[in-house]
Amino acid sequence: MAVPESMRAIHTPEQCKAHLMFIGDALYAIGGKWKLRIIVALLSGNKRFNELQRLIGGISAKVLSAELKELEGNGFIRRQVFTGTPVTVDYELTEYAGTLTEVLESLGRWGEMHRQNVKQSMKEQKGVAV
Amino acid sequence: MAVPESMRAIHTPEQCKAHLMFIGDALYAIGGKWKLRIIVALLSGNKRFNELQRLIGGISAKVLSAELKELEGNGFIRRQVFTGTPVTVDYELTEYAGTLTEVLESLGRWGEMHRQNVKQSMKEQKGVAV
DNA sequence: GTAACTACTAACCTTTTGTATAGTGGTTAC
DNA sequence: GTAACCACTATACAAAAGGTTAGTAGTTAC
Repeated sequence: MAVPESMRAIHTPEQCKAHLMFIGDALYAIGGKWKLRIIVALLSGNKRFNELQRLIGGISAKVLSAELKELEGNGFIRRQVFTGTPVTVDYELTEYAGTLTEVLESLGRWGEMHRQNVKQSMKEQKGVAV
Repeated sequence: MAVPESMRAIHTPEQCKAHLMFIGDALYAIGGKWKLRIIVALLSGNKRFNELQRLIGGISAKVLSAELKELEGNGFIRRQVFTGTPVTVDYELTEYAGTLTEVLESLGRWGEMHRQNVKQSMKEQKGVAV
């Protein structure tokens, strides 16, 4: 048995189908390369367009613009325009984005652990002959 | 303040960059449309290729095959061949896949809540004139 | 004898995603 | 006076992801 019993026990065939459906729903809303990163970037405070682009890194203006519109449409972020010279726009998380706290934390923790693991196995590959 | 303080408080600029990196690492390993679904499908027990394809739904043989190879290469699943007529192959989760329990549970819970929310707002749209 | 099952793979095509470059129109810094 | 910043948008193109169809080689069920 490769997987802990606690993990397997919750999965009758019906629960499995339900779980698959829910995971599918979640991925539909927040899947893709950028949506979660944008939300994480906004956790440390509201940001302007160019600030976001610099902080996230590797995202083009076109894609960032499209993702922000989608996130706004789905109620995860709010767009605020400040009239002035120059006009500035900032993006802030909504309360609904707050429901993602648990997901972001568990995914972040897992990513951290995974990074350690990858680093470790790279060390071992160097030390031991293949 | 749109987001709960508890969520925001952990994010100094450095923590934000680290969190972004970890989320990036996680998405690199288990991002995409299918990887998490395949893992969820295997939680209820080992499955053969065609069983997986039917259970997950909407995935082509080509893509399933490619994803299974990647998941095997990254240590999330194990491929077992049973010689016989016909030869059957089954896939099982490894212990490493077990480290995703928390992620899968929080994502599943969020997806369930999100589905309720979407259903609710669709009801409201029907009831109230636009 | 033909249809369905086993686990895929090859070839080709479409869709999605992303990049690069240039441009808007005005303001500020050197 | 020219370069940089603001927040994008348009256009054109490239790359990645995913879908469709057909086929392998053998076995079982009707």
